[in-house]
This record gives sequence, structure tokens and C-alpha cells, in this order.
Amino acid sequence: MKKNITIADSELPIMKVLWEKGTLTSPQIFENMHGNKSTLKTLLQRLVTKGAVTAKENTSRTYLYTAAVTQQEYINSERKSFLQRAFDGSARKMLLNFVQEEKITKEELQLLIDMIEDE
Amino acid sequence: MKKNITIADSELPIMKVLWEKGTLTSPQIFENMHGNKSTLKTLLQRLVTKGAVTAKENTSRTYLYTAAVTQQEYINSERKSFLQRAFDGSARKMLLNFVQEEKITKEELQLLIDMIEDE
DNA sequence: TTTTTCAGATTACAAGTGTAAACTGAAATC
DNA sequence: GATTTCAGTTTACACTTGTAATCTGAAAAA
Repeated sequence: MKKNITIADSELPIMKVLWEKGTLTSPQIFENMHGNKSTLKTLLQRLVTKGAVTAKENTSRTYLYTAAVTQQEYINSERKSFLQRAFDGSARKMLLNFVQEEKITKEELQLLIDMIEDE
Repeated sequence: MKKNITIADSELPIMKVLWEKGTLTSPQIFENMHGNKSTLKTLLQRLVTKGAVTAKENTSRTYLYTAAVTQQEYINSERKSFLQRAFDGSARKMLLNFVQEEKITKEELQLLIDMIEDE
């Protein structure tokens, strides 16, 4: 399991491209994004240093970059810390809050239940 | 409305005490917590500077501290950024993911729906 | 072959965060 | 009155983050 790899907000867009596309060179990553190239290089560099992305030799000019943290691992870790911060770790508290705040209607909840039962 | 007040993880325990207890002096806040006193003083100071907590004169020796950001405001803001980061802003995606990850069972979802309908 | 290009590496720098010690001065205690 | 206490203030410092410019050296183009 990945230890304590944190992915900063600014680094996330790069991870999203890699999660979607798989393995890419840095020019390929960047053409799927916008923003200052220099900044993007720094962020990619940091992701490699952190171990969130692996770099394999390709040509002597480029590496092949691949996500080393899966999207699900990222989501799980974000979910955990969000639940902890905002709801002391309780998913029930959170869902109730979502419904109360009308971020989701009971019809949508019902739909979700139906979807799950269809599996 | 509160502008862009962010509450750091280390500052959150102080906010939680104030949300729960209302208005307190700093000794009262700290006796509801653990951790290095000096550190807690710094964090409280920063919360006041940020505007997340207000300090009103009390004795010439102490202030009375009160949360200026409500817990609901905090939760809403955390929810928003979490949803954005992990699910591109979609509460549906998130709920489905929660159920799939078995952080909540469909029975619990049903219970929630029932609770809502009871209102 | 000389020149240009450009991926990658190095350096920069302010803000925010986690953690904490040291200082200050009025109030409480001796 | 002298001394201690302690809330609040100031200073410290390493690490992370957001943002970006500059340097380097091999490969591509002229």
C-alpha cells in the first residue's frame, strides 16, 4: 500500500490525465492540459519525487510517466480525511447533512439504491 | 458571507470546542483539549488573525473567543472542495462510490430516506 | 557542422502549516 | 513591596504548496 503520499490540488490535474490516459510522455500529458509549462514541469517533478507517479526511461530525451497511486486510492484517502474533518468519521452524519443541504434529493438516493440492487 | 477563510487541520480542534461550547476564554478552550499549550496559543492567534474567531475584551488579562465561522459554513466549504477534487463536483458520483466502498449500506440509505420523510 | 529546440534539472520565492520557545507586563500571591 | 504566574505577543524554523524562470545537454534541424 502507498504510505503517506499526498497529492496537492495543483498536482491533481496531472494525475487525472494519467488516470484517464495511462502511460504518457510529458509532452503528451501537457497537451491534455492548460497552464504554464514550467509550472507543470515542476508539478510533474514533484509527483515523481513523492512517488505518486513513476518515470521509466524512454528515449534519452523523454520518460514515460505512469500514475503509481490509483484514482480509487486517492478518492479513498480524500474521503477518509474529509469525513474525519467534517463529520468525525461518520458517513451517516455526512449523508444526512447532504440531504438536508439538498445536495441530493431522496429521489436520487432511491435511484442509487435501485442501481445497487440491480447489480 | 465569510470570504476565503480556510481552517487548517491543526486549527480545527479549537473550532470544534468553540462550536460546541460557544464563547470561552483561552484557558477554558485549552482545558477542553490536549496538546502543547504554546502551539495551541499560536493556532488560536492565527484563527483570530484569519477572522475565523473573534476576540472580545474581557478582563485585562483575557479575551472571550467566539467562532466567527459556523460549523455549517465550514462543512459546506469542505464538502464543496472535496466533491470537486474527488468527484468533479458530483454528489451522485460520490454517493455511489460510498455505497460501492461499503461505507454505507443500502439499508442505512433507506433509513435516511425514512428519516427525511418523517420531517 | 553549426544552430536551434526542448525535456528535464536546478533554483527561486512568497504563503500557509505544524510545532514550539522566548518575551512581556499586568494581576495574583507571598 | 517583592515575586510569581500566566494570557497574550513575538520570534523561529522546517516543510509543503503554488507559481515560474533559468540552466543544461543531447537530439533535431539548418
